[in-house]
Order: sequence, then structure tokens, then C-alpha cells
Amino acid sequence: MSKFDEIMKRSGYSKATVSRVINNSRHVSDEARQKITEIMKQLNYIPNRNAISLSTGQTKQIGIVTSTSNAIILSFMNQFIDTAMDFGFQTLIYTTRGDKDIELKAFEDLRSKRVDGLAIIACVNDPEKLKAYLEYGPIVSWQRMGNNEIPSVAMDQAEGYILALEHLVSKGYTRIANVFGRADSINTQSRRAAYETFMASKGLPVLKEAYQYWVFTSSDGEEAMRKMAKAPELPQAVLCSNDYAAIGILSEARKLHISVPDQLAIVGFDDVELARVLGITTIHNPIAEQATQAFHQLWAVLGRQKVEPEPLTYRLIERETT
Amino acid sequence: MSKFDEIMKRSGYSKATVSRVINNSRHVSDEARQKITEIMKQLNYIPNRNAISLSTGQTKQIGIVTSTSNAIILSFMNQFIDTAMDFGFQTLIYTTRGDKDIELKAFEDLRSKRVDGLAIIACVNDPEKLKAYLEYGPIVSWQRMGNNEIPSVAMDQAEGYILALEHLVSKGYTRIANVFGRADSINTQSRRAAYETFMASKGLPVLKEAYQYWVFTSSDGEEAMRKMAKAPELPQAVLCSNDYAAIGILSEARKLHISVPDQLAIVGFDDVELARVLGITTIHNPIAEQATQAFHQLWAVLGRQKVEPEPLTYRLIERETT
DNA sequence: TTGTAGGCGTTATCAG
DNA sequence: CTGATAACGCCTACAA
Repeated sequence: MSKFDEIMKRSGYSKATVSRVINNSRHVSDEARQKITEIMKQLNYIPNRNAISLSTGQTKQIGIVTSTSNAIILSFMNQFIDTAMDFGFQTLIYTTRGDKDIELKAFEDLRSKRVDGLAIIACVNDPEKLKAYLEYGPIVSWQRMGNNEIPSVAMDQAEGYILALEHLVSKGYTRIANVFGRADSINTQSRRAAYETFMASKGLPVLKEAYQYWVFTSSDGEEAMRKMAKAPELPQAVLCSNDYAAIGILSEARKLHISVPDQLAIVGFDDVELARVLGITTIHNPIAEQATQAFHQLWAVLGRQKVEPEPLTYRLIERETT
Repeated sequence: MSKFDEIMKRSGYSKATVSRVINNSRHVSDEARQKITEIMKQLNYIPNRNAISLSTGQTKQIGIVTSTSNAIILSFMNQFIDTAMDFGFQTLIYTTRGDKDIELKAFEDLRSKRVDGLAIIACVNDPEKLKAYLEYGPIVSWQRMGNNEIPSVAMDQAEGYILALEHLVSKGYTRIANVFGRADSINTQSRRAAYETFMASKGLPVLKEAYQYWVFTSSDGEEAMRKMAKAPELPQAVLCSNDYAAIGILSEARKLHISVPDQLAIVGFDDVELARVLGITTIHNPIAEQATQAFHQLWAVLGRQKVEPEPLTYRLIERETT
């Protein structure tokens, strides 16, 4: 016999009343509440979440989908988990390693009611295919998706990129190289477009031949620096996909005895703690705020309560690499 | 009517047979299996996890408890999540920020059957109190716990520490400072003891006055370096709680124009990617392997199948800071 | 091989 | 304010 039944029996009240006490319903006499509460304590009772979920159809669990996780993604996840917890939700992590089938399992878990909603950090499946899952629960994305059906909390990175470009140009750097992340991502397209139009508008050279893609980690950054060093001419500055790439570039530049920022200026992106420690000029990216907004978007559906998002902005943080 | 019922109806078979097909039972005729499978596809059926969990008493979910999460912890989590997934388990993250009550919620979730087991990365509650939860499901810890009831997959860090000490001494560094993490943790005690006995055995100075505690992040490392620089005499080398502390120390040393390793040698711990990129000598810590073993320990109970753990060892990685 | 009946632990809808 | 009674969706003896 379950503890619930035991409480029923010992108190002499019905299931319904016991349930009401558990859920703090007002429609219970003080007497009943006291008696039942007392017995619950004696029995060290705690409700079974699976029974609750089956009955209510809600699990109070949110899935978060990411292909890999680095420190940048971690800061998003941490904030998301915190916010979710404040609203009474637990978070499950789906790391997909870029595998479509594994990723799909997260979406199937929305269907099978393991989670009430999904936050996507990065995904590899076709957005058109994924949007079919919207009928099973709310989905929000950090990465910008191709279609508009799945809402995104991402900011337009072009804004941040232009901040960096203006900074560099104002300091006299005009031959500016770019080191991008995913070649096909919307963010990369957005940054590249910003760069090209900005440079063109100033009558400055657009170094397309210096574009590098798939540079994410500090190792990637090292590699990128070596490539740059091999080119006939070194650019005066390099804009990086993120701070880790910048760290790698900075570190490798030192090894190659390229003086920063005299021979090469470096600008990172995101403003992680290490960028500060290592003195890297970067663009502050309000990641935590975006994570909070991501949960709020889900909550708008799950809790039927809209939370107005505050507008977020990028900020240039000048340090020693420019 | 649920899809399950719909399948029953359309196929003409009973609940039991439908259930058998879902669970790949052998005791089903090919005819029944085919017919039911066909209908399941038509209906795009997927089982409700809450119903399964309620019925079986298993959620196939594991909780992972950590106070904060940095890149080191992240690598443990990632590997744990991966391994769990290979065994059909999803992982939920409990970040406690060092709050006892929040941490306790994770353990209560074991009681309420939200999770089948728990992996602790770091916890703040009294181990004596926590071990009471062992009756509700398996628990394993990375951090070493005071009692032996909760098994730990941690290695004795003294071994790794001695590797570092031997290396430094062999290179001629004899005035060695230490920068520790949590002052009261078993790891710190273990490292400190290793240092003191090792130095004593070699007849070398034990720099107790140079001990620094609570140094975890690169910011902490910067601060630690500044303190060292203020002391009347600089040590010849410093052993760090982890690589991030080492990064901070290295970075700050450069700012203070202290030449590494000539004036100050630095040894990190863990061997994270950035230690390689930045050329920091360190002790390789098989973190991923420990994470795998952590899940295996839980699996021994949940799956009633023991997986023999392979013995793990530390390794010195010599780079440019020594 | 198949079916019946009961159980898993709650919530929810009605009456009273 | 309280209590039957029926969901919720699936699993599992035990029988047939």
C-alpha cells in the first residue's frame, strides 16, 4: 500500500481531501488539514512525481539541446537552469554531438511527455522538420533558425560586429581579417555581411581571401593564426568568432613572435572571464540575459503568462589586444 | 481515448498484447506483431514516459549535483551524460550554488522518484545526512565524501601532486609555493600532506607561510599572484589547484614582468585544453574516465551488472612553464 | 500465444 | 467542506 493510501486510512479522510491538503487547497477544514499534515510528517511522505505527471500531463521538466558544450554555452545553460528552477522546472541536457538522430530523441521526448518544453542551443536537423514538434510543447532557440516558427532569443550579431569594426578603424587599423565559426550559420552570414558593407562604406579593403571558417576553440585559433602568418601579408587586425578563438590566436602569435597589438590587433567576441584575464579586447555579449529570456518564452506558454523581454545590447570592452 | 487504446481497438488485440509488441516481447505471434506495428506507425504512436515510469517505478533519469560549473566540471558532466545516454538514461542537472536547501531538493527528487540515481560532483550538505538517501536509489560522488557509505570515483590527488613535485625538484626548483582550492576539502588535505612529507623527506623547505586557499578561477589566480609578488621573497615555483588558477597566475606574472619559468615556474592541474594552448606544464587528470566510472557505479545497481573499473593514473605533461 | 483484471500514485469532476 | 468515481497510460501476474 502506498503512503498516500496509508494517510487516507490513518486520517479517515478520502483521497480527495488528502490530495487537497497536499496541494494547499483552501477548501479543507483546519481540522482535516492539521490531522493529515501531521500524518504526512510522521510517514515522511513525499509525492510521487510520475503519478503527478501522468495525472496532470505536466512534468515540470525542460530539455536543453546542444551539440557540444564549451564555456560559452555553459554560461547560457547555467543561467537557463537557474531561471527554470526559479519557476519550479528541472532541466535535462541533451548533448547531441551534432548527430541528427540523437538530436531527434530530444524532440521525441517532447512528444512522449518526458519534457514540457525545449530550449535549443544549436541544432542540426532541418528546422522545417523540427517545427512539426511545436504542437507537442513550446520550443525556443538560441541559435537563429531558418524559419520563424521556432522563436529565437538570439540577437543580431551584426550589431556587435560593427562595434568592433568601428573600434578598430578608429584606432587606425584598416586591413582587417575575419575568423568565423560555422560557415553556413546565420550568425556568420550576418557578421560577414556587416563586415563587407561596413568596409565598403568606408572605402576600406575587404579581405575576402583572408576569411577563415569553422574556428571555434582555442586550438582552432592557433591553427588560424598559423595560416595567417603564412600568407604573404599579415593583416593589421583580426576579428574572431569568439573569445576562445581569440585566445588561441593570441597565444600562437606570441609563439610566432608577432607583437600584439603592434603587428596584429585582436578582437574577441562574447566577453568570457578569460578574455578579461588575458586582456583581450572583446564584444560583451549578454548571454545570461538571453538564457533568461529563453525560459521566459517557454513560460509564456507553459504558465500562460507573458514576460516582457528587456532589449539587450552589445558593448565593446577595450583591453590590451587593440 | 489514448492512442494506446486506439491501437487496441483497431487491431482487435488486448492491452497486454499491444504492450508486448511495444516492449518487443517474444511471446507474440508474427501476425499480431505485424498488425500492431503497422497501426502504431499509422498513428505515429509513442509511449508516454510518465505512464511507463509510474508503472515500472523507473524513470531512466539520473541527477547530477554540482554547486557551480566551470570547464573542468563540464568535462566530467559531458562524459557522464554521454555514458548515461549510451545506457538509455537522461541526465538532469542540479546546480546548487552551494545552497544546502537547493542541494537537498536533488536528494528529495530521488525520493520522489524523479530520478533513479544521483551523481554528486560537489556537495555542501553533511554526508551523514545524505547517506540516508541511499535507500531510495544509488548515489555516487566525484568529490570524496567524509564517510565511506557513498562511494566515490575520485582518485587520490596526492599521487598527481607528487608527480609535480618530483618534476620541479628534478629541474632544480626547491622553494615551492602552493595554491589550494577549498581549505577544508579532502583533496586539499591530501595535497598538502603530500607536499609536506615530500619536501621534508628531501630536506627541502616547506613554505607553509605561502599557502593560499580558495583559489579556483583564473581571477583567483591573478589575485594569488599579486599576493605572492608582495611577499618579501618570490618562490621559485608554484603548484596550482587547477589549470585555471595557473592561467591566472601566468597572466598576472606577465603583467608584473615576472619571467616564467626563469623567475617563477608554474604547474597546473587537470590538463584542460587551454593549458595546452597556453603552454602550461600540468598534471593530466583522467576526468572523463572518472565520469564514466561514476555512471558505471550507478549502473551496477540500476542494471544489476557490475562493470569492472580500469585503474586510472595521473601523468605529468611538461610544457613551457617549467 | 492471448486475454483478464488489477495496480502504479495522483488529480479532477462531480455530487452531496 | 467532503467523498465517490473515474481518469492518466502503461505494465504484469495469472489464467486460459
